[in-house]
Amino acid sequence: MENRQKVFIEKIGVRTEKMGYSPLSGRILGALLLADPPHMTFDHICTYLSASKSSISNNLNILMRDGVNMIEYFTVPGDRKRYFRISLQNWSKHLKDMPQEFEYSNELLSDIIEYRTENKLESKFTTDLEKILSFYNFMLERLPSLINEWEQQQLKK
Amino acid sequence: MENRQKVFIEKIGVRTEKMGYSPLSGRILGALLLADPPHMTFDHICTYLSASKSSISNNLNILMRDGVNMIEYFTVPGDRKRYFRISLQNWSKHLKDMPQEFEYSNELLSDIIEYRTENKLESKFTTDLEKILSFYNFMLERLPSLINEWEQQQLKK
DNA sequence: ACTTTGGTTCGGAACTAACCGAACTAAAAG
DNA sequence: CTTTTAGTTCGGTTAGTTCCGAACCAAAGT
Repeated sequence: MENRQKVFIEKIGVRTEKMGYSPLSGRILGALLLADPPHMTFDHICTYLSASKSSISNNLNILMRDGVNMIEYFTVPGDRKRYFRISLQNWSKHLKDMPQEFEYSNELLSDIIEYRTENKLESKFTTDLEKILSFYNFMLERLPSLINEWEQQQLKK
Repeated sequence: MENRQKVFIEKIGVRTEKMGYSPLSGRILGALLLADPPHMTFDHICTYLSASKSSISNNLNILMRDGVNMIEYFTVPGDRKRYFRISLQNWSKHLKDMPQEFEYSNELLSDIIEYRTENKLESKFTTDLEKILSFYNFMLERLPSLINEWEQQQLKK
């Protein structure tokens, strides 16, 4: 493997690891992002990343799991191989689902505040938490329309 | 420790772990979020979470590290103990620094696109990536003013 | 029917991270 | 100067993860 690619892929990998994936998963994503054409066979990935079939198999499946869907595969008639590629559709969807992320933090923080209020705990601190919550809520309220705005802008092009 | 709190704290912990902290760090944050008054001594945390002094020490220090600053401590004259609490100030700041997060993904994606263009790799895929990048850029552009808007709204209250 | 191909599953080795107890340090109290 | 208190550092254990090779399976080719 060429060196510039290698460095790149590791860089992508590091970023991906922070999203909670294994190093190899990250490298797979990296490889697919740099690939030309932008898809690779199972075998190709193995040799390209010099990783074992088992590891590749496991990590591909993780990346294709429900709720992850970072990659997908397609087949061509008269060819048994699978061709794996980044699922850009799901990537965009993931971005658009970003508010969902806020929703979780939001819920938890609400619960904490509720707990503190119910149990009459120190209220200055609770008030401060409420301020943070209000920020989450603000974002949660605004993000969808912001995303929508972007979509409209795209359509016009 | 009371049971409702325990469940709660674990729940907070799980969420925090996803941000890349250890379980114990998460539990410390949880404990401090529920505490009344909203601060605890070193010893208090140890017994409350039934964890060792060493672990607590390490994790407190991690949570106080530069670039993290999730918690802070204060002291009272004539008392050698430290009182630890959530640093709400830094928490808010962290939120406002959210665009920074986008910046990193953005940069990496730009690099990938640049690589693909330079090396004349399949351009349909590259174009699709550019679309995603444009979303990142859009967010990066809009988030600051959105955050600013919220701040103005807060001041008026 | 036998082989080849594409991929999965299983069991274990190597590594990593979290946590603990014990020994230690620094500073205040007596 | 001795003791106590508050917290840190060190070394080892345990738990969990990642990855590999080998065995395996299912479908297609011969």
